[in-house]
Amino acid sequence: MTKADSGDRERKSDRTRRRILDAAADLLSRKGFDGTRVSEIAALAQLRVPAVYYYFDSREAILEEVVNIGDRMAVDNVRARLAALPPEATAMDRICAAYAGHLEMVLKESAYTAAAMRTLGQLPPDIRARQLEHQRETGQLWRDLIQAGVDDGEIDPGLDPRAARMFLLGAVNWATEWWNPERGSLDDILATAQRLIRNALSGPGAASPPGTAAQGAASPPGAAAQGAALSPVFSPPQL
Amino acid sequence: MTKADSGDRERKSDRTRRRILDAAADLLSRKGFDGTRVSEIAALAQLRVPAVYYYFDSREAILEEVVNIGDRMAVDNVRARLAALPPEATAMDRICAAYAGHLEMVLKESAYTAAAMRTLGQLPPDIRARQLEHQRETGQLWRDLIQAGVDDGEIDPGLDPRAARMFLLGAVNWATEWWNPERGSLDDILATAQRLIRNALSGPGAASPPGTAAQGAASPPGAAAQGAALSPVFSPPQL
DNA sequence: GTCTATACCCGGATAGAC
DNA sequence: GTCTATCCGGGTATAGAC
Repeated sequence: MTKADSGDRERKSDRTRRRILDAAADLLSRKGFDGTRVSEIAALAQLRVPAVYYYFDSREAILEEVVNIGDRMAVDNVRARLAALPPEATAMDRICAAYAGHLEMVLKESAYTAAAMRTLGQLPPDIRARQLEHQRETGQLWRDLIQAGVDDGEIDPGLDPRAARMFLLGAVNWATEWWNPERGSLDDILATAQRLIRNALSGPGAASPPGTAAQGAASPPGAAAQGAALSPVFSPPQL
Repeated sequence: MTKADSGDRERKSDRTRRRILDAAADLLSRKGFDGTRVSEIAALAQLRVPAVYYYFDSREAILEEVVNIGDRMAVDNVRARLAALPPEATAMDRICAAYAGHLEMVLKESAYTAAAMRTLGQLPPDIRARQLEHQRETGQLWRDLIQAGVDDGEIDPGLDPRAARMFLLGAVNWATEWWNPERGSLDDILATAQRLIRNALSGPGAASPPGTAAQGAASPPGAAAQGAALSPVFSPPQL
């Protein structure tokens, strides 16, 4: 009961810690790094401030853990969507699935990834440096995905691959600023994003390739197209 | 000499005021709304804090004026680029020129527009409300541009126009996070952005339409394509 | 583990001399 | 117009009881 149940159910202490992180993620995604107050985190987590300091050494420690979890959730969901693709998926199919997986986590109710993406440029140098360290692998994943599309001739050769990759990442990361679940379902916006991304990278003169049945049809809003209807798959943040 | 030279050269007082705004824009674009300190603004403007309060009523008043100027510079440059197009420009040409004009201001050394775009979600409710009021006209401009493309059949009917518009706006607004002038010229990145945007909106099965000579050629990095080489045109912020 | 009370510092803003 | 000096509120963090 003391050590045997480590994999069992979260102990109360862990649940409290998680409540603090959830509250911090929510605030961080809405107010930014400097705008997030420990007192607000505590209030949202139904605690007094000193209780928060029982679990974390400092305000920055809380926020750093939030962004780390947010980054991790994003890349885990990207990998899960890639793994769910059939073997005959093209390089372009994989790129679209990856962006959709990322966007899904940015827009989820769980605000960890939104918080991580929104505070990129506001992090203190030391936190930012450690984050970049962790993201090396993720950066390589994205570069490889795009490069595969280039190698297979599926990507407009007139595009600079790095710039295109970053522009599209910005497009999905910025979606928190304007997307509202009341104006359309998550699946709809994922479908639109994928169509836009496929168009953007394919370039002119690229007719619908095999494995892209949904491309030609002008699916009306309300009907989620293609791979966007995949059930959300992601790993919960590890505490 | 007291009133006759109003249009002449800025008086010293105006120049000092401008130095404060320039400093605030720079800091705001890098540190965000809550991270920008009056003491830092003062230091960057070569002043002590009380001198800053001689020109502005409050910290928020400074920052609000910065974002207003930033928004204004962006839309002014968009309009200037649209006005510079030849009469035979298509709806898609106009859309690309508009995004290029916006992106140009986001990436300019002058940090006003970058500051405005980066702090959208961090503004206090009252400032945000006034900003939205000012932006009504701008929003309509963008909607009209896209709608013209839809009406002319130049835009992929499978795309939701609003979502597409916002995704692409996000792509350009987020460019501050990753673009570095040392890795490529401004004209290059504007050219890449325009190509990506044209691809994204045109959709599959859209061969290069007339008036889009540069589309088919895979211009190597270093050679700015098409309209991107337009000399930067924008109105200076009115003080 | 969680609280009340408090030390401490920092940032916004003002008073008043020059 | 710009300064030195200072006030004040609020935010981080800790001490110590329960």
